[in-house]
Order: sequence, then C-alpha cells, then structure tokens
Amino acid sequence: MPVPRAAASRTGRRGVIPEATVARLPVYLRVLTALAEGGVGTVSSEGLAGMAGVGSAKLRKDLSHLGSYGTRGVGYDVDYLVYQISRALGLTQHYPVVIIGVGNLGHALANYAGFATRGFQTVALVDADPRRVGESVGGHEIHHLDDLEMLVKEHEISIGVIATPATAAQDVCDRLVACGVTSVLNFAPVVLAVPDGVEVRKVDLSIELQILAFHEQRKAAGVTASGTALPDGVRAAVADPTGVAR
Amino acid sequence: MPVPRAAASRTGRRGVIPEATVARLPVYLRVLTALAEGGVGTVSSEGLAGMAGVGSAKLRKDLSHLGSYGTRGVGYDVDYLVYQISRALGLTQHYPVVIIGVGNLGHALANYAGFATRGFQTVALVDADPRRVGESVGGHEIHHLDDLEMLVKEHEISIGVIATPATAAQDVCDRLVACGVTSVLNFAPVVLAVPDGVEVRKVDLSIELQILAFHEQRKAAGVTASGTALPDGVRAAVADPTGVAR
DNA sequence: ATTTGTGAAGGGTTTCACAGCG
DNA sequence: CGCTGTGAAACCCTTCACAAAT
Repeated sequence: MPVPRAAASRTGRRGVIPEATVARLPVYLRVLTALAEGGVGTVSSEGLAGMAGVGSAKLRKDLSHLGSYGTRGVGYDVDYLVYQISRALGLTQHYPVVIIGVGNLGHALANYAGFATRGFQTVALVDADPRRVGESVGGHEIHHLDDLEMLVKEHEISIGVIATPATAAQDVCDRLVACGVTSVLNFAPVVLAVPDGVEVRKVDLSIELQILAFHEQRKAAGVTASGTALPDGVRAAVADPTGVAR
Repeated sequence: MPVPRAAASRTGRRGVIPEATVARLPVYLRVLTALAEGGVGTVSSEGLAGMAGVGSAKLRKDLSHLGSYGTRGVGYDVDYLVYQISRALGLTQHYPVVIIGVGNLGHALANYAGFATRGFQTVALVDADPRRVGESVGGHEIHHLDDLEMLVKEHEISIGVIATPATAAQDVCDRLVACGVTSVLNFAPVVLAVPDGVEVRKVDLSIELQILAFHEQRKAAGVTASGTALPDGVRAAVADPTGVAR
C-alpha cells in the first residue's frame, strides 16, 4: 500500500480524456490550423490522420472522446474541430508563463515568438545572475530570482518553465510550488520531486539522444544474415508524442 | 492485413527491451552516475527508484530485461549497473551528431557542453544563411546547408538534429535520410514523414505547454463541492519519460 | 532478514472490423 | 456508397505479491 490515492479523478463531465489522447490533440490542432489557413473546409479521418502521422482508427477514437463532431459520409468540419479541440485542451483560457534561467536555452525560449500558439504568454523572465537583471530579451526585462514570488503573485502565473542549470532546478521548483504554481515545464536534467497535484513535464535532450542511440545500435546489430536492409514502404511515420512509437 | 510486419524483431540476445523501459534507462543511468561520483557502492531498488521518481517494482522489472545484475538481500552494484545500462543503450559506441539550423535554439544546443553524456559529439553545425557561415559557435564552425551531404559522409554522422524553422524541416529531413542518416531529433513544430527504418524523436515545446494547460484547466474545474485541494503527501513525483504519467 | 526477480492480475492503449448514419 | 463512431480483440505496460536467493 504505497498511498490510498485519494478518490481518483471524479471530474464528472462526459468520459475523461485518456492521457495518450491528450498528448496527440495538440498535433491534430496544429495540422487543422494549417488546413484552416489554407482554406480547407473539411477533412476525413484518413486525411487528417495521414498529416498527423497516426492511423485513422486511432484518430477517430481520439476525437470520439471529445464528442461526436464528425459527419458520416463527409468528414470533420475543420473550423469546428479546431474550436472543439482548443476547448478540450483548455486553450480558450489564458496562461501567463514565467521562464526561470536566461542562459542559452532560456534565451531561445524567450525569443520563441508567441512562445506557442495563442493561450500562452511569457510575462516574466528571471535569472539568478545580478549582472543580467535589467537586460531585455525577447521584449521582456530580466528580473532577479529574488523577485520570483512577487512576480508569480502579481501576474497570477500558472506555468513555470525551468531553464536553469541542474543544480538550481529543484530549489526553483520548490519555490514555484510554494507560491502556488501547479504546472512546471522542466528543461533541467534532473528528476524533480513535487507534491501531489503538481504536474511536471520534462524536456530532456540527452534522454532523447540516448533513446536514438539505442535504436541505432539495434539496427546495426540486425545486419547479419540475409542483408535485408530497408525492405519496403515510404509511408509516413513519426515518433509518437507519447514517446513510444513503432 | 495491413502489412505482414516483416519478421518482428528477432534481434536475438535475451528478450527484447520494451520501449517504455528504454525511455527510462537514461534516467536511471543519470542517477547512478551521480551516485558513483558520490562514492556510493550499492543501491537497493527502492533507493534508486525513489531518486528516479518511479516505483521500485517498475524499476526491478525494467532492470530484469537487461539481465540479473542485482544481489538478493543486498541490491545493485552501482558501477556495474552503470556499465550494463550504458551497454544496453549502445552508449559504448560513438555517435557523431550534426545540428542543422543555428538560430536561437541551435545556438543553445551547440553550446550545451558535451551535448549530453559521453557517446555523443557534435561534429558539424549547418545553417542556410550564408552570412553565418564561417562563424564559430560552441567551438564549431558553421557550414553552409549545401555542404550537408558532404559533412555527413565525411564524419560518418549517424544522428541529425533539426533546429530549423518549421518550413525547412521536412526538406532538411529528406536530405538527411537521402544520405543515410537513420536517426533524427526534431525540434521543429512539424510532423516529419520518413521512410520505414528511420527513427524520429521530437521535442515540441508548444505541445508540452498545451498538455500542461489541459491539466491546469482540469484542476480548476475540480474546485467545486468539498473544496478538497491538496489532501496529502509530499512524496516524489515526476512526469514520466513516456510522457503519460499520473 | 532483506531484497531481488518474476508469474499473474489489472489497466490502459491500439487495432480491428463493422454497424449505423448521412 | 462513404465515412464516422465504437464494441471487441489484441497488445503493451504497470502493479501486486511472493518464491527464491543471499
């Protein structure tokens, strides 16, 4: 008995959306947005699935968790689907973001125009180095780490992005959590410990490279008998957002 | 019958390593390396699991896929495990890396000291802008995109990192694949189409943010009746490398 | 006594295949 | 007739619980 686990998720609504689906919705949304800008009015599950790099059955299952927004014999209305997916992901709301650590990476993140699709807005940059305070990056002034709590309160920040060195990450994370931030995107190569109810996503370059290395090695090992290299297809394929494809 | 599926993976060895396990091995490796540097000689599954943010049963299952490298009643020898995991991931080999696109992000990647743990080495930087050619970033000279094929051949590059704008990504990817690269790490916000046998991993900032937004929204919606906010625990928790935790 | 390694049970995710609707 | 939406089957991953080893 590790932990009673509270009372699971009794969010109510109409069928909870599986995590695996949530991880793919942003991809669909991006493709759909591009289609909408291209003036396309409707797509079939097969068409959309092809552009998103998934199977059509999976796509339909995914969308079915949001409701019945397609028309049989026709397909999906692009604009309407964009709206429904945005709503499901909570993108109709506004999420102020703070970036902590303005090194090479933080710099890149701060300049990432729009930072993402609409819904997110970088409202504060923070760094521990006093010499950088006052400097402006990507249209935002750098504040000192000491002001973190104040900034979070003032801007009602809901998402913290940690782009500090590994050694500082846990400390920064603790401070974010202490002042009420419940969503953290971590770029530092450490495993963050957080209380229940705080969501942490991590982006870890070296882990991705090591996973690629594993597959490279495996391919090299496979070159034994027959010499069957690349037998066939040129069909689309893509690493799954879930991280576990093939 | 979608495709006969070749003859699955008959890599041989002793039981294939599940993808979910592969995605976690780098985390264990990092923790173990830190322990080794701290002079720790052995760890129990419980100890290591705690530091890696996973359950101890999962950790033992994961390690069991590599072989029986623990001692009952004692635990795992840190150095030996480091070696075995490194070997399983293929990190005993050498992987020359090329980074395409030296904008803000490419810049950050090029400066990422060591780029990762040993095994990987950035051997070339490439950009489409002629004005940047010749410039030096992170100890590497920037070459022109036209020389991509030549560089890949010359350095026997096995991993390509795409840090270009979205519009250029598919084209660059095609060129990498055409000259034999079979592992791609994609930072551009597009779904890349690649032939069978090529591994693509993607790192997508805006997708991660959107997933966080979904959970933020869900938490906000949960504040209804009881008012049960953060009921308990302060135990470690971490976003799963697989991307689907909780 | 302690801790690993693992069958077996339990969930979750993907794929299949087709009924149902436009 | 075409395409969606979905039960059912298959697959993968996690968790449990304990026998086996030191």
